[in-house]
Amino acid sequence: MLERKVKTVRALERGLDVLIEVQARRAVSLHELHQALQLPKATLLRMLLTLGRKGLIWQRLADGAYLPHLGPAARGTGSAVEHIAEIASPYMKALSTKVAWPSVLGVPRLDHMEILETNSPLFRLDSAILGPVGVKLSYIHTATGRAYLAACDEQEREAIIARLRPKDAAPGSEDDLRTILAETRDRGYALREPLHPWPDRSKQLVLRDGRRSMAVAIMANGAPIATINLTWPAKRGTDEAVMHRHLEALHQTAQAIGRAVATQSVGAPLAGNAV
Amino acid sequence: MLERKVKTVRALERGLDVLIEVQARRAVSLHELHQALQLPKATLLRMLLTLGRKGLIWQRLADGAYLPHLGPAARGTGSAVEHIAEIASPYMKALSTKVAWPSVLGVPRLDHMEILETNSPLFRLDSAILGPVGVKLSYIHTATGRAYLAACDEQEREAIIARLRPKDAAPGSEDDLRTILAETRDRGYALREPLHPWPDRSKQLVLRDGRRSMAVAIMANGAPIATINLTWPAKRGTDEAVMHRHLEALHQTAQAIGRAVATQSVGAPLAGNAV
DNA sequence: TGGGCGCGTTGCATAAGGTGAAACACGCTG
DNA sequence: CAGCGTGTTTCACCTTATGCAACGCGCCCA
Repeated sequence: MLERKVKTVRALERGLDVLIEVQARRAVSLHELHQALQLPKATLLRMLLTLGRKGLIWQRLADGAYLPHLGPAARGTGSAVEHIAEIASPYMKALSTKVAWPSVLGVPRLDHMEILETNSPLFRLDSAILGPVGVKLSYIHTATGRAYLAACDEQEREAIIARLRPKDAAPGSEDDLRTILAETRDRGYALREPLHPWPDRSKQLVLRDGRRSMAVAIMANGAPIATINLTWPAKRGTDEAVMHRHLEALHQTAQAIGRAVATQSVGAPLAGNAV
Repeated sequence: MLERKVKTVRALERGLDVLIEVQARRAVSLHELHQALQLPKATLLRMLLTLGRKGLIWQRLADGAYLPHLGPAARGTGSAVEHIAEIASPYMKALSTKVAWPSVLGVPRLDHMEILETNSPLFRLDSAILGPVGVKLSYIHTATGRAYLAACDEQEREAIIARLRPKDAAPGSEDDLRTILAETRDRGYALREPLHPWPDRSKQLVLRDGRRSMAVAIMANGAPIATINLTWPAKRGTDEAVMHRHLEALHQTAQAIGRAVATQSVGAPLAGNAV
């Protein structure tokens, strides 16, 4: 592979440097690439666009970071799990054009839900800022967490609840939680309300941020693998109107993502209008 | 990932097409790429050189085919096994400059050794043509096969012998085989000689092709993973001289490949003078 | 509140360098 | 030996990659 007498293609060479750099760091901003590779940002931008078009990298909505596309490679640890953000991203972008409020994509962890992606940067409103990627959400006090708990199978739910149960849990409080989840299941979507007494991560923050939120689970092959929510300021009393206006879009988005994950098909929505 | 207002980099775009094409087909010739992508061969050549320099593809000595570099990806089925050819290739190239005769890299299969790579195309001589990639070699009648049988552990050896044993095996013939292998082990390298009575794939061909051959096992982490041989015309009676002149180079090459495989370091020999 | 800074984005003039036709080299086949 | 198919090299043209410069925007700090 060391043929002489023939020049290399500089544009390709530098483009590959970018690809390799993106793959090396798992997520990287334009500026980081700029100072790592010493290339003008304008040039990088066009290279990144090209790499993206070829499906080798994708850009996270949440923070604009560039991430490598995980080929059929990552069979190791829950391939699909790591793909979810990539698959969901374009659907969430589409959703942002139909609904006036931002969404968050969350996946379950041991004792919390973790934010993998959000379209909130696409909204101009200051109030739209939701937590960045990596933020941990309470299973108990957020719509996102409740949507997952309500959708997962009994065994998993019991395990999670057991992890969160305070030593001094008030009698009957656990039954309250189960009731809330049962209602959520019946209703088909999750809310922050009603309140629940157990302490859990940043409970106070959630209760005071003056927002309302609804969430649904993303199902793939019969099991919930993630959740997607919608958050809006609690100012108006027209909550019911807001909710029912957007609930269907949210559901459809969740279903579309679930189908895409199950099919492992990435990028499909780029072509046609997904959702 | 669908930014507008910015053009894509054509050179990168087309280069990536080449990369993707090489990855899609597992091995591809220049001509195939030419008619698949409709690009001039001159252009392809420079792109392939660039991709190779970046470690994304490599060129097999045996047939000049371009193969994708298997990143940390292929953890699935014996990653190292599939890497061997790629890792060994540069060492075999180096060997071809030191020794006047071609070599073959073989790996064990159920009932035969398979050729993964050969440097024979680097030799001008017509007589140098060894089998192409994929050819199946007898465990019993080739130096390559005997080198592996002699080096592998007893359990594996028994299993292979059991597979090859003819129903009407002459009494004592199996003992003869074991004696041959024991001698091979003591000697440190394998030969085609002495003959052995069992029939096995293309036995007659091997016996009549007027060549001599010696082989050694490539060891990684204490176990043989492949073999490398040296083949030359049997014309001269100076066989002993030929052998002893090149035996050390063959051994060193085998050791270097074994070390490289164990370290999973690809491409190292490209820089310095390996072996 | 407003000014400044950091980061991403866009436009554009310039020449760097990607491109492919053509010619060459080589082996294989008929 | 001629002719074909394949890989390789060369080179002059002009597409196109490039990076400077300017802009927009959000964020931080005074």
